[in-house]
Amino acid sequence: MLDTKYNHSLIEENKYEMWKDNGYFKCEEESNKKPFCIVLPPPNVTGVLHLGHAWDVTLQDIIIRYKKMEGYDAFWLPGMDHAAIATEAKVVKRLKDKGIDKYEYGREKFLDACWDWTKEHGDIIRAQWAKLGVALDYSKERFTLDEGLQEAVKKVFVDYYNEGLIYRGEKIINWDPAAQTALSNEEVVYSEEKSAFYHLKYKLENSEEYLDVATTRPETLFGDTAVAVNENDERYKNFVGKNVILPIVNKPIPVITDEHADMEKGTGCVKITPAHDPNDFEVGNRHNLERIIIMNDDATMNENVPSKYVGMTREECREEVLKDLEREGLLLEVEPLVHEVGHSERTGVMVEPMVKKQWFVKMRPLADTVLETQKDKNKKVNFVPTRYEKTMNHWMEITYDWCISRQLWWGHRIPAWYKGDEIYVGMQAPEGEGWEQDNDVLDTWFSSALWPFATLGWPHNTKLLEKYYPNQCLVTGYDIIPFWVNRMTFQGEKILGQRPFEDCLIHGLIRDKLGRKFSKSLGNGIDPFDMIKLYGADSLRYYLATDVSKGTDMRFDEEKIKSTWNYINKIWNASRFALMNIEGLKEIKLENLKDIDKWILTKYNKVVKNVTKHMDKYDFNIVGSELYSFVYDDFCSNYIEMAKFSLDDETTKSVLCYILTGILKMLHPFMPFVTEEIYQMLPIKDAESIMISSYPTYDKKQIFEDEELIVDDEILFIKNFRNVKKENNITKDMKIKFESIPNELLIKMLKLEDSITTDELDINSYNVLSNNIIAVIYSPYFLM
RNA sequence: GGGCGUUUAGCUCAGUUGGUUAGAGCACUUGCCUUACAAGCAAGGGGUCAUAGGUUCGAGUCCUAUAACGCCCACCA
Repeated sequence: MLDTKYNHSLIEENKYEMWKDNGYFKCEEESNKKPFCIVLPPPNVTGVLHLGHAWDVTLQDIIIRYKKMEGYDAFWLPGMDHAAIATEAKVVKRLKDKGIDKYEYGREKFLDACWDWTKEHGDIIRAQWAKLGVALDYSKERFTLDEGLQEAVKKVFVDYYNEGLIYRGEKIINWDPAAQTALSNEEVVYSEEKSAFYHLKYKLENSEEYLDVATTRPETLFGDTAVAVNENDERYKNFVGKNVILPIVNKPIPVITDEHADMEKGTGCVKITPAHDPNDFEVGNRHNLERIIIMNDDATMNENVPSKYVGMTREECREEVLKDLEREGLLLEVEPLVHEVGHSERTGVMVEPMVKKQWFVKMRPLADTVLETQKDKNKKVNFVPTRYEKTMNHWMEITYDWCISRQLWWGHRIPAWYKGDEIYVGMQAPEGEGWEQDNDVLDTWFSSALWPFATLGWPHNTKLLEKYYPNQCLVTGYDIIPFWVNRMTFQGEKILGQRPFEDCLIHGLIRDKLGRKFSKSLGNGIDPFDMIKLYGADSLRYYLATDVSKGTDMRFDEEKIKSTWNYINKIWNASRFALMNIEGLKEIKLENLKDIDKWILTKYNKVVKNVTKHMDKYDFNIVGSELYSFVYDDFCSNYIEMAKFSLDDETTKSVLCYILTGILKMLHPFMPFVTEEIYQMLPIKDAESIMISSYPTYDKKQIFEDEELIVDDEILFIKNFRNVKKENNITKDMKIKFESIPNELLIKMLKLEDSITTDELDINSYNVLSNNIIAVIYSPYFLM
């Protein structure tokens, strides 16, 4: 006999190991079943899983379990990401806490420390996946820095280099002065900062005339090599071609005309600092201007500035420069301004645009292929919801060359060797003496961009690759589209000539109850595993999967997990009731069906049809509410209540067992543990585990429209009768006269046996009821 | 500056191709320990669907503006 209370901790013990040990998580590469492959977005080995991960993997697990029950060769490939910059930062800090400096420690030992870190966190993450119950095929687990990925990365690098799609160049890049590495544009986040527009006086050489040059970064004036105005700007016509005197350093620099100078903006004069501003860099290229780098890698001022400023930070230097300008009467005006300033996504410090020699991927041809492919509905990546397609397309339109080199140690080392001016790029080190390998590693996203196929064995022509590429689906948050989805798409289409995945299911972000992002500084974090302890993984999963419609953000609400627990407790008890009454049932015989049997079978089949339709569209919240009302209203409140009067009937038992089995199966992808527990107790089952049982199918022969209407009407009558009874304070001992006698089932349901009468009653003694009932309740049982 | 999203009950959210009386959970009111479940059951109250126009026999749903909030993108000196 089942306990009257659902005990999630007990139920969720040991099942995961059982599924895993029985091989249910494994793909069936040798079978003829249609493949359904998802590669897991590899979590960073930097830390542990949070609620966002729990949401992400729950959605995928639902799809995988559903597809498996539907008869597909469902394959979910797990793995983790080495997360170059993020992990390196963690390991540097860990060593620092032990008093060890990264550079003194040396590259080799540092990498060992990174591998130790990876192993530790990998184990934690795997244990967390198990708690969540996700059906990952561990026999195919990969790591973005394992040998196979290293080979794939090198191959792409070498091939692209030979094709001219990867090049090394001196360009302006986003420099993170804290991590001391280059960043891609995607790794720069902009935030508003209070600053000012400083108007500086650039005097014309040998003249009292001057240009009013407005800038937000006066400290970079040491790097100025020109001042630009628009060629159509009448105001400055006679300045063009002459020199102005750079303040403080008193050096003459030319006044040039360039399209970049906008007559409408500011004063129309722009100082040009080619080494420290992306626009100015372009202007400098057009006019062959000198690039003067004025900062060290940690963003302190270098020896290219007057000695009094050398060694100052950018901020200190700005203050000093402003003081000095003011003293010399060269500061014309300070206009307060709020503007967007770029910061490093990882370290949070202000990004410094700097000219550096870095490696780049030439994006235009790759992006154009994607834009072209997206026009063909049989070849495109189908975003779900479709609006996210725009996010990718827009990025493909505006993207520019991807800076892929990082001045870090943890990552894929760039397969380029140098000897003097010679460069060698290849899979292995070149023959001969004196070659030195590039010290840098690649952006972590360079390897994760190869995830959908490198994990399947590419560059080798493996059976896995053949069968599971393109993947059928990818699931991730919309915040990852620029970093990852886009790059997987252009890499997949370039390297394998096909989209990496057919569908791309996008979910939102999870926020706290007040709609704020979860963050350490706010202290509003929720550990999903605390929730699992309190309510079980099944409750958490169901909540995450069904709370909001696809593609939208979610506000975390523990109350909802609690009410999901109540729902599962309801399912538990309904099952308990059914199991008590179907004990020893040998065979499901759907014969001699009564009206209520036909009614529940009809409702059930309609639900199966709808649920399947919405599962296929990833509309899990709709599936959730379909099943919820079927379980609560149709099955528990109505069928079970009515079935209580015919429990010795073999048909009732069969129907109970049949419907319960179907409910468990449809709920299984959402709440795998409890459904498995109950499934194992069924007297009749079609598989050794619900996980490998077959999904319910719609059966037209079980649709009985007439009986459905009859019972619907009876249910409406019951509800209305109870309502009237309550509103009029009708008590048990009062007699009720009906125009016609309700059927036996209704008499039992409403406990009317003792109160019903057909005798002639004095109309005054029951006027409250009879008129009301007839007036209020519309039902054939009274009107006939 | 460009784009996207959201706005529905006290709160958090559903609402599929336009179609009877707009739904759920939580909260609230009332009555019940009815042997599956009191973490439950039964019944109930509560919404001019952000605003203003429009299309339509019919609009929460489609169109056009407006507002508030949020997000993404963009080289703005």
